[in-house]
Amino acid sequence: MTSTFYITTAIDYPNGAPHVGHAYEKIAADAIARFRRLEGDEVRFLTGTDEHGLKMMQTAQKQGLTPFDWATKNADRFKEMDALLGVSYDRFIRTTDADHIAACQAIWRKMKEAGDIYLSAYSGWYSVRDEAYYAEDETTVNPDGVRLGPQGTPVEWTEEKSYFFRLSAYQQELLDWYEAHPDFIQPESRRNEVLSFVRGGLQDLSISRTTFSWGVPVPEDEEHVMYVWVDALTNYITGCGYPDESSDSFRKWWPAALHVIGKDIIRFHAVYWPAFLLSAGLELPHAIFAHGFIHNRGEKMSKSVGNVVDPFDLIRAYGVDALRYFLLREVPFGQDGSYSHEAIVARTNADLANDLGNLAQRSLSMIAKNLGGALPAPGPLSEADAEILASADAMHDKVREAMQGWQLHQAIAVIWSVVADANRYFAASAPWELRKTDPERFGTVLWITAEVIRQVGILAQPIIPVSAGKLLDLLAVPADARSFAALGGAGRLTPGTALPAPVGVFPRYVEPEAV
RNA sequence: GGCGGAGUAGCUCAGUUGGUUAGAGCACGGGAAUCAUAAUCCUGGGGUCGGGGGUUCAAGUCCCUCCUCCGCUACCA
Repeated sequence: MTSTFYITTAIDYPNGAPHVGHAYEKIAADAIARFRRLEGDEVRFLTGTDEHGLKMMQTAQKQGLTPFDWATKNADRFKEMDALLGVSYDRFIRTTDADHIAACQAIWRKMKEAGDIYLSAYSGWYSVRDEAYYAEDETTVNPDGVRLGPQGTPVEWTEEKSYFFRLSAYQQELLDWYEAHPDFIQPESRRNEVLSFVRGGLQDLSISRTTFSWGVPVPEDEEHVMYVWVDALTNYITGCGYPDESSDSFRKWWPAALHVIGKDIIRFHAVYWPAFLLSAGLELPHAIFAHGFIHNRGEKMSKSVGNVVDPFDLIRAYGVDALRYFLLREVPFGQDGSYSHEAIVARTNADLANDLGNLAQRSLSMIAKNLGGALPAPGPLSEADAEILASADAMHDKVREAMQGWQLHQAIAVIWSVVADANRYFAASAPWELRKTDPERFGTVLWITAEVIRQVGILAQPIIPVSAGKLLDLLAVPADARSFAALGGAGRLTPGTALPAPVGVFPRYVEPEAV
């Protein structure tokens, strides 16, 4: 029985080139998507860009481009990054897509029909840079007489008509929902934050603007465009067929299984979005997971500090899989993590090149050199053989358990602890001596080792898809025997199978010659 | 100010409902091996578990208090 699994990333604001934070979120979501596919689920994976708003318009102007052309230019960069990272999305949605415009207007109408949208006026100190209003006492006047917002950006007094969403009406309903669905917001610490925020009372939300036109027109009132919330969040349902709620696609995929987002936008996803959906009479997603940020040597990355890391550079320097492995293994999913050159080199050399890569190389080259490249047949299993095989067979359940709570780093730790066991097993078995003294034991140890590597390779596919694939190639595992269904006893390596000549799959990172 | 989280080996962290000499990985020292991507294996050193007080036969694990850091949130004279 297969089930469906609809996963989304946040959509990125393409007002510039992607940075490593964007890459991190895609990699994590991709690993989860791949994991579920290999588990046998039918998966839909959505990512994309959020292209409207004043800032896009202004930057485009400076570039002498239309907002759409500017957005396209950057969206292409994001797609390029996704391609290099191996992000296996099913659709790259852009909020300028025609079906998305229609979806936004449809959900708007639903919320309006529900009596949750009303016209009022908004006034206050507005910061163009922050795209936010501030209360007077949040602002300060600097020595030059310029009034600044709390972020230090200039603000100006602005009054505009705005449509409001009756968020205040949903406080209790949301609290009830959180209560009934303890896993709705994760990790736990974010859930607590959201709970305390909602308990503190909700104010109605301004959801339209008249000060700029680069956005989705409000139905029946084209003076307004929708403000970011309705526009951006709605992408998750556009991406599976909304507004046609009776379509096969929508019925199949909605509600989403998981929204993967950054911790900075938890409120929009855990408060506003469910309220919109309740208002529109739609089901709520099953879970929202807020990941942390990647810091540069412990320092927050920011343009002004100039320590923003370019994902394209990282891919060039270390390779996609090393980058993916490092971020997913080293950063506990849900917490902030730190990136540094030393850390990625140390981690990937130790785990990938030394532990797994070298194990594969030493065992497979023994098969190549001594057994003519044909997989040996195992004889009677010793206690040590049975033990390491049992550890390998037990990985799937443990990995699945870790993934239940989206604990990617734990899942990886499970796999690599078996790799460490396999190295101990291999050294203790000393096949380089058995070769001369006991050919049957020699073959058994090599078969066992190869079988462990097979299962490691299969389970590592979501994390390091390219190199895990190469590893399985070296074991001549056919394409249709690489899903998790082939783990354990179901897919044992067949003795006698001819293996290709072994090649290194995980190169060590060696520092370029210092000049 | 309120709420929440964190402070354990040089670094990153695990430590179940309190119970034998506090663990792992990486790093470092010593040894073994030489099949392998100078990779692997064994072994050692190293921690007053943020400070102080308390409960208990027994506390990293519970209570109080203080210090530091982080997140969310609210703001006064």
